[in-house]
Amino acid sequence: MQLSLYNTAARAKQPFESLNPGVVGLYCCGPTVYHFAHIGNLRTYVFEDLLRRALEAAGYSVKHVVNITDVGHLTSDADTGEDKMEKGARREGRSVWDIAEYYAQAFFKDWKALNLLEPTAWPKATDHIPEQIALIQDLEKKGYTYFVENDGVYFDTSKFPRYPDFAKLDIEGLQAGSRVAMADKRNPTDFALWKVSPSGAQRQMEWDSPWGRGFPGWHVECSAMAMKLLGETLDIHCGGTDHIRVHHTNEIAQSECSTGKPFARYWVHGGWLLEAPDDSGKGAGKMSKSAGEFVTLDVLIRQGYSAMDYRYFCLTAHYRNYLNFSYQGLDTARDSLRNLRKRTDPLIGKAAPANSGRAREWKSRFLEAVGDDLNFPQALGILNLMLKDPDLLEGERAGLVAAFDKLLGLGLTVAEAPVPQADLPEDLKPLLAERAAARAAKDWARSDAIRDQFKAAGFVIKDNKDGTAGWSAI
RNA sequence: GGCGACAUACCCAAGUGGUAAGGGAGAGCUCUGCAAAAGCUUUAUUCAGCGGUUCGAAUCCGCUUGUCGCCUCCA
Repeated sequence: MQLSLYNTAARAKQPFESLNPGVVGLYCCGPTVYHFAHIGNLRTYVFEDLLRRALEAAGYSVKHVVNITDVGHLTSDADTGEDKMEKGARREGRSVWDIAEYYAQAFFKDWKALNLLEPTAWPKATDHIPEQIALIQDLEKKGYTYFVENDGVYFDTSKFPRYPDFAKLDIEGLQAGSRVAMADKRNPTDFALWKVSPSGAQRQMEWDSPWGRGFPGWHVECSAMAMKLLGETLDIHCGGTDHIRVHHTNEIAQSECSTGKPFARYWVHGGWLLEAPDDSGKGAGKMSKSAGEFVTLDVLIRQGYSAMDYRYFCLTAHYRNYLNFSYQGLDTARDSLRNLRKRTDPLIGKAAPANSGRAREWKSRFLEAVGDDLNFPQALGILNLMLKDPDLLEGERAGLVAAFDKLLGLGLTVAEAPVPQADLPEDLKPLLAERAAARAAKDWARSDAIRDQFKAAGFVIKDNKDGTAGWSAI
């Protein structure tokens, strides 16, 4: 299968080839565990899971790394703003370590519920302080840093002429906008590599370093951990589009100035989940964790949706496009998945080799869509058409569903736990037999009256072919 | 102020130069005592608007309008 990916670095779709044959190093920026992940965060992890599955389908062995950022970062590059971990700890009256552990566990639970494949490694920032210090020292030795007294070590972006290229930054424009906090930085785009704890202020997380007790800057962890686990040049680095401008630009600067080698060969970024506009068409906007109000997977589950409903919802839009979240949209996804399962559930366990020319044709159409920069919306369309193709044998159809689901990850080859049938109130139970008798006697008035009675109690009667009646809650 | 993205049917959404996938919802038909379920059929001469390039444009170019994002932590 041929795989092309949109590479942000080139602003173009490019055929994917790994640096080393058969193996792919994939680094995905993970969560900062100071709060629950919201469904917008999760959309990106779903996209990365689809990428990983596509790579595996293309025959690669994938080394997949997702970091856990458990160090608090300030909310700006200057000394202003609050540390998010410490803020979370204060909010909940617990230690930052407890906070990190609690939200990391919550994150893993969402990960599993969404059927995301387990990464090869989940490195934590706090477990890699020495690696981060070593990287900063290397940059210092090579002359890319400067120290600001009582503040910290900064990366001097003016020493890296290619700095603006990746994000196509307009440095002049940044200065003109004058919305960049300068503090004691030499250039507006300079960023902290190590922050020295302010004298007198006791932080819950701090470490000794050659520059004094403090904590690492908020971009250096990804470079340090990615290069440690995947080598100096990654095949693919992923994240949300918001990371392009600052985080990934800074990662490139510090990594490439240290190694002299390209940091990542393909940069693949997922689009935003937006909150749908209201009825007037206004009010759409990014779902933002730091803004406070957000929807989590748990919130959806409590409202009766499944994690797979949300996964399907993500599958219906291309990963690079904005996706508007609305409950109406989620309802559509749920209904679609339900209808899909009605057709695939009877095929479970019946998979046979899909070797006919017809079957191979469907498979290649499906893989072609996936290989074309992960066009899963189109792949879903192909699945639907395949299920309606009268020229396929049942076993072949089942085999194709199984093959497609390896990419989709919707769990179509596993029977869902049956929905528990709503318990009928005791007083209604005898009426079922009475209605069966009425129907046998063609007493339709009585039969319908009983149905109305059920309806009033909140149940819908469904007549089966064999004369018995089933029911479900309204 | 600077940079950028998007605009396709009632809704969601593919398609990026060769004559509009797919899904949801709705409608009709079949089946059924009636329902439900299921099956079948059906729903854009048209892609925000206006110009241009071309034999040919939803796709390329220009302008206009609208929505959104980034420029500050953020998936």
